[in-house]
Amino acid sequence: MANGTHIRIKDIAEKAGCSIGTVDRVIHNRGKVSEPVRERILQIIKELDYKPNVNARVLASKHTLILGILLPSYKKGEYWELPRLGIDEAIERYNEQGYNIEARWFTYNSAEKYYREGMKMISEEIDGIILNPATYKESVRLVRSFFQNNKPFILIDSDIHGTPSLSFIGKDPVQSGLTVAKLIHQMTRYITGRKKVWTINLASSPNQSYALLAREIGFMNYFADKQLQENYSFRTIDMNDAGTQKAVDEQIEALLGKENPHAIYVTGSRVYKIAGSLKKFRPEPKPLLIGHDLIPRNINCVRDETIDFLIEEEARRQGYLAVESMIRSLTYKEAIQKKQMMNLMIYTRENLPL
Amino acid sequence: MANGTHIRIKDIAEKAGCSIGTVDRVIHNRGKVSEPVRERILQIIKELDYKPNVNARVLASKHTLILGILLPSYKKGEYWELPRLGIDEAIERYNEQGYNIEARWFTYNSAEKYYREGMKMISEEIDGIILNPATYKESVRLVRSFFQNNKPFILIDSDIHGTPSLSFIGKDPVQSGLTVAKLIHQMTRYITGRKKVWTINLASSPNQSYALLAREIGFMNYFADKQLQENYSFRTIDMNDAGTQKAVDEQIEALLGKENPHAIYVTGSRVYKIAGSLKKFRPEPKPLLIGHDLIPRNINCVRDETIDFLIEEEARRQGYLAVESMIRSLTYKEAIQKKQMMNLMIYTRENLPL
DNA sequence: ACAAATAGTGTGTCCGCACACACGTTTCTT
DNA sequence: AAGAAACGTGTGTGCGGACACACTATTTGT
Repeated sequence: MANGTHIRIKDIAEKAGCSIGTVDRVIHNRGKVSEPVRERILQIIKELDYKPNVNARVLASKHTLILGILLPSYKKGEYWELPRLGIDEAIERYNEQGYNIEARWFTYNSAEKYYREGMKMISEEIDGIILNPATYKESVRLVRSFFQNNKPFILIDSDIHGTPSLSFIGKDPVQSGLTVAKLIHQMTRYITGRKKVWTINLASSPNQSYALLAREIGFMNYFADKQLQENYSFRTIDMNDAGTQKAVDEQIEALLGKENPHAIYVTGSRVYKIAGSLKKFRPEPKPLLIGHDLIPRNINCVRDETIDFLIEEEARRQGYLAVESMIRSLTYKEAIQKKQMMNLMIYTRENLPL
Repeated sequence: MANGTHIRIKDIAEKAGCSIGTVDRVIHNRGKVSEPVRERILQIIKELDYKPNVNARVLASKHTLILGILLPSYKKGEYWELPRLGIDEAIERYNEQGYNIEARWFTYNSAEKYYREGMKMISEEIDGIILNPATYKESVRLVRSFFQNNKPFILIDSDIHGTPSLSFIGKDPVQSGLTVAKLIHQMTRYITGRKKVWTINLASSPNQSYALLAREIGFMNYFADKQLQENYSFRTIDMNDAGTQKAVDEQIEALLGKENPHAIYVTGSRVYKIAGSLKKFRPEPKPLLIGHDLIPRNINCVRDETIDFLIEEEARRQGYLAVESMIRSLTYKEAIQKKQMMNLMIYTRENLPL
């Protein structure tokens, strides 16, 4: 299509008065091009808004892209399975189309392992890294190493502000909290007298705590902004290490002895445990129960209406987009949006997917 | 990758003891192949599960895919702009990647024009059709013609059940109604006495009426299912032809004279008009206002909280997926999912995108 | 019976790009 | 000063498939 809309390497070469080989070298940073020529070619590329033909590129290249993925370990049905599904889907789809993508997985369940596994990736021949930044201190050290070793990386789910990543893909947790607050506010609007609201923090993986806190902040912030504190009585419950259902039950039972809340907000994905307790003790009237993430156990509770609303941040899509962005960046040298914010979805029984 | 996993035309030719030209003819049904050879090649293709390399195929083919798009006409900021944006985005993105996709637009504002424009598409050299089925009768006649003239088509936004389309992309309107009902139910839960709820039908394009009705049915169905009718007093208001804001204002004012509702559900995308009236008359307490679709004027009303919730059915994504599905079907002969149901999104001020 | 049409098959070029390699020119070495 | 290395540039091949064309063997028409 020399006459058409598409510009080819050949067109650039002609315009620059050099051969396609030289243009190729510039595009791939293979060096061995004199500075003035290089500049001119880059200029022309920009001017003509050259976009390489992906099909030709993939067809000609026999290189296998290796992605390093650093995420928390998980059991089936837990939150981190969702991003993983998205990642797998993206890789499969691109490979189907003739690409050669390969994933190397690194998982952790502690801050130390997080750092250790992260450092491993540097020595391996990995083209790009997708990670969830667990703890702040370790993340800073890791990111520094990635940067110095010229490994591009993408953060998903939580951000580390100001980091030299290709992109951050996720959502502002404060906004999540605000949204939940709005729902609770609206639904308790016609209650006369003081409305009793519980906030329960039920942490699971080591890095969640930050997100949970940020959500709580957003949640509080809503009521503060609207000067509604007087109409509400808030109680925050930290159950960070209450692993078993029984332990949760006991705490909930004790609390229900004191008061029956109108609404309960669980800041993490383990709402189903609270739902389990409520099913046992059946307080009347049933408190409104809101939590996060579309994991199977939560979905079941939404189905039977023990959980009223779930907020979700497109966890699966986060994984998909991370892979896609990395591929586009690596093979296309395309600039990636620095922040890709997910939609905040509100789910209830009537609009569950499937 | 003769030794790799991927099978090429060449591999098939070798196994069949013929040339790649012959294999090519079989694959493309270009004829001029003896029956026994043809059979053998088909057999081998199946046996080896041959999947053409998409990149090579797109690269070599200079064919331009022409898509016919049949949608209601619209003004800027109206609902149908959203699917259009998705369609444009998909085409642009695929063209960027080396495809040659071209869209031919056909629009209508009446049932007659809908049919007329639809029939036009048959005589033009269009490879595939994307349409929103406006009215039932005309749709049936159109679909019949598409079928007989071997034009594949995809339905978006509303379905015509049992139609021989490649795919339907959209959402069940009944479910939308259910979801709205759930929201209203929850938010009026603590009101003592009978809760007054209005349902307003404000139709815009000729074909919307079906969807609006289905939403209303879903809405009613929720309350019927839960046997809540006694707690509510419902009022349905049809404003199908009230075009101007002033006409709407007058009707709303008259109604507000009779009663102040607790909640108002507008079944279409023109909630902003009702919001406009409410802003003028400021009934106290402010009724809960819920409607559909993330169009700019509605978004503004959500921002200033005159609209409390918007339900949206990923209108933009519908357009995107329609194009993508059509391309995949036409160029890869890939089977497309018969029904692609969108997520039902609930938006409120705190979780608006952007 | 012989030219013309046709069915059946193989070959070659091109799509846009990646990458190995060849080649000519400087600039270092020692 | 002559060879080696480094630099800068151009050429050629191949990725897998689409499609035009060439060619042969057979059938058809008159």
